[in-house]
Amino acid sequence: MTVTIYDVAREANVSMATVSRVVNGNPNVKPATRKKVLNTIQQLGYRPNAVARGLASKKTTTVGAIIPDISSIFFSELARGIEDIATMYKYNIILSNSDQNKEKELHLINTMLEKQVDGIVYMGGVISEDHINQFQTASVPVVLAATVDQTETIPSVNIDYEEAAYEATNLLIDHGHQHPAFVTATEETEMNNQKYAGYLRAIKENNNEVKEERIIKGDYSYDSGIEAIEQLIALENRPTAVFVASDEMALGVIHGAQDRGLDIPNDLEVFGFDNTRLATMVRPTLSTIVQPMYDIGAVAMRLLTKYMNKEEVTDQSIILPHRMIERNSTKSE
Amino acid sequence: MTVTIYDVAREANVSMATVSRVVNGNPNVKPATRKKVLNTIQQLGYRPNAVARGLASKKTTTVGAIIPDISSIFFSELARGIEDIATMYKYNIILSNSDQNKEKELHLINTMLEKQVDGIVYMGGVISEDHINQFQTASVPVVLAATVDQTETIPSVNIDYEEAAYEATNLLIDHGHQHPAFVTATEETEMNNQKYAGYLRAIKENNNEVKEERIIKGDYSYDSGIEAIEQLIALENRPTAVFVASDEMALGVIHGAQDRGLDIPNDLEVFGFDNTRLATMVRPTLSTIVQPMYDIGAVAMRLLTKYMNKEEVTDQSIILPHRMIERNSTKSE
DNA sequence: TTGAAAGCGCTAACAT
DNA sequence: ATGTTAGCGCTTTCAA
Repeated sequence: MTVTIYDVAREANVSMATVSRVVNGNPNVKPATRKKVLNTIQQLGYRPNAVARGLASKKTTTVGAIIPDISSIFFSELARGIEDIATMYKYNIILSNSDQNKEKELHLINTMLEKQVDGIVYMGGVISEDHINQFQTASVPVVLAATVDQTETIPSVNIDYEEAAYEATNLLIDHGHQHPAFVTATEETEMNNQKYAGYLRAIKENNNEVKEERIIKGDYSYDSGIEAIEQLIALENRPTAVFVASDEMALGVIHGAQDRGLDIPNDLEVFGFDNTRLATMVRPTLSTIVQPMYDIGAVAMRLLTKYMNKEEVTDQSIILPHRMIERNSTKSE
Repeated sequence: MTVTIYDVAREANVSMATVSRVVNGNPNVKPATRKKVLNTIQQLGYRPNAVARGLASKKTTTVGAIIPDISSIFFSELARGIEDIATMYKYNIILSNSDQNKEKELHLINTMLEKQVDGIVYMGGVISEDHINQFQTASVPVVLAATVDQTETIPSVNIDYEEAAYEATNLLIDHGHQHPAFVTATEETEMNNQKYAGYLRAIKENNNEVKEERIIKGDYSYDSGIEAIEQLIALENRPTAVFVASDEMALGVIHGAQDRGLDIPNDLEVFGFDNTRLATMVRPTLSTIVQPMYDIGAVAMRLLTKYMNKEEVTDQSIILPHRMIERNSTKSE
């Protein structure tokens, strides 16, 4: 039924080894025989079986990617970066959603190891001891993308979230807002902690006592941005600037404020985080922190290839540069 | 180094066959031995090798998903539907981006077949003869998702794009606009053709001569929406309503119009297509055609499982229902 | 209920 | 430059 390397060998009057050599581009084949083999491969419509190859060679040229939610505009951009570099290095991606659910995450890691992936790019929230243990049992390299592991055990690619949040908050303070509000998320990930820490640092450096009521926790969704700004507006002393931990929530904040009759940025300045495509798809356009999602994915995958090839790696915790981009949701000087 | 089924068998004093049976949940194992085996699996930290299993059983429990661009808000939603159902049926997904590039598409199909996927969910634009041939050489089932094959050779899941476009155009006509404009895309996919046909049908039924200058072709991007509306506004006789073939372009149209001082919907009514999350993330919120992306992905994957299990399939071309949702970018009665 | 053994299709020494 | 052969780790008859 299906054509195997054996069939090709027989038809071409060579050994399996020779066929294998031409299929794998091994130079130790006489051009004439190579041609002959190539021909009969063509004729028989032979298609190498990657599973058999994987078993024999102990390499599958596929890597696992565990992602919270591929339908998120943030993660899908990351995934694209991963995939492009994977393709460049001839790897395929097994992609699975974890919904940041610990059980699922652990289970997925296991499944991917069963499938003998050559490496894993992991995106998630909390990196627990269990995760690290699971990673250790893997005989393959793992790289975290946009995911911070406070123990620094696992190689990772991130930006400096603390510093970025600090800068954004400071910009708002510089615009004359004594104590900008902060809309963040409930999940206690290290990334969120860092953003929070950066915000706090800026507030405190400004000699402010931290007003807890100006810190609202959402869930990174647009709707939770709307809810957050409504709570903020309801405050006795409503803030005149908000730093929001994601662009999607920031759009919610902007629209929620506009729906209540506020003018952005005159009544309320809004600063986002991520610079997803959403940031320019809103009026006024959103000032935000540029987090290079695509690059994080790409660099993470590139790093993984180095580990998979057992290349020397100088820096296992890569921090990519971020920057602020001021658009129209904040005032210009 | 790595623990194999053989090691487990030896330690547990049973045969490999028995270990295989308990791993695969075969009931023909005495509870006592099952327990014994399970214990030593635990002890040794045995992890079944899915590649070996795949070679022996000729099933990999992984399916291929070929997608134009995972970072698109439209396709990533589809992908999530596919993945969720795949997980439900214990399949993993190999996900690859094609960028609608024919070479890449054909190459990806081949790669996935080499990897011995049990089936393929395909999303793309033009389904050429080459595609169909390629699919035929596959010994595994293929299902198209949000992708129409005019020859109806390959099973598929879609909505009725022609009818949907017709309805949307008609709504605009009913609102008193003699000849709404149409912003579509240049690529000549069957899906686009259907949308175009629906638009034309509505225009013609309204006894209009088709004004070509009111049909603008973009590339489904936000920016091309902006460009499109600028062209339309520049027209001598500018249209007062636009039907746009995707939500993302529709946002561009809305913002482009607003930037030119037009009021939506009073000066210009805008109707979108897809009902991506973007539709509610804009002011005014976007009236649009509800295309159930997630469901299309989910149903496509479900259909694929039926083929993979060799179940009876009654309907190989599934048309899911669509509907219109009127929000604030069009006038209410 | 359990075991023995023959593959699955390929790679990778090793030999020639 | 080419061939031989022993696995890779598992499933699956077939026997017992």
